[in-house]
Amino acid sequence: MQEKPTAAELEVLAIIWDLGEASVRDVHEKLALDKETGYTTTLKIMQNMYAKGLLSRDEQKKRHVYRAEVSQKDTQQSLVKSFISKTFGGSAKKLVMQALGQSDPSREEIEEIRAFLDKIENKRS
Amino acid sequence: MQEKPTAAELEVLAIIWDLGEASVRDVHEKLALDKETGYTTTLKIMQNMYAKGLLSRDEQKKRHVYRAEVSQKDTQQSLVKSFISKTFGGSAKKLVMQALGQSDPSREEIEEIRAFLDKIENKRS
DNA sequence: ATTTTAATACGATAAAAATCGTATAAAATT
DNA sequence: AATTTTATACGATTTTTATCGTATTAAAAT
Repeated sequence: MQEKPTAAELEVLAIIWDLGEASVRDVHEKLALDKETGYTTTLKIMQNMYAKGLLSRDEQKKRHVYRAEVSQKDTQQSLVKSFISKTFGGSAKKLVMQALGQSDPSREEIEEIRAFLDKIENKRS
Repeated sequence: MQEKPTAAELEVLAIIWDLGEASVRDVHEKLALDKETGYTTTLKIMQNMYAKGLLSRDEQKKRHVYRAEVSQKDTQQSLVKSFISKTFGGSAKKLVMQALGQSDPSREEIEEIRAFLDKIENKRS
């Protein structure tokens, strides 16, 4: 099974999922918008991720190009699962209600969620 | 603002929220049901939590009695907020749908969530 | 009173995660 | 061709978190 990304690794993944592929420089520039951090720190994190198999890379050029080896969907799924278990004693419903209660969703979003609930319910019967 | 609990600290909090108050021994025995760990490790974690203000304690007796200084609600709220931001780019809706999609909620749970959505929507108008 | 048991205190160590300095190499510029 | 710029490699260090051994102290049992 795939290694669980750390917080710093998840930031990198988010950027690469967005860009599709990226050099260390690309990722570092995005990161640096949000926080003070050194280039070699980003490099090291991405090298670690490569070693773990979270990223692959093309070494043809000097400037290596990285891609995600784990999908956003799968990663979110595994993170949500562990989060529900650690923070809500395993109850997805509690997480959902807490998230809805604190996030002030728009009418449109509420509609989408209702539709999604319908879909789940129908799929079962 | 309150310090964010680590993973190990959250396990301790979960037990204390459940029991209301607890000695190190109490907590350790519960923890030991789930994993191999030494008593002094649990002790140290709880001492750290006391130092951080996550727990208070009554030192009257030799066996100190600890209580949570942070509520489950507030803690969950802050953890959910940061989780949404780190894992779902800030979209609560995405988290909610991912959680619902992967957790196979019962008909009753779906009903509860629908009711909750109604409540949110009405409160606004 | 003495011994045994059950606590906490303290501090060292280990493990995991994050940061970054320096060396080196390739590529681009002059 | 020499210089400057832009990369990665490597390894050291720092920081955070987790683990636990030993000393000490208080309470309970004998």
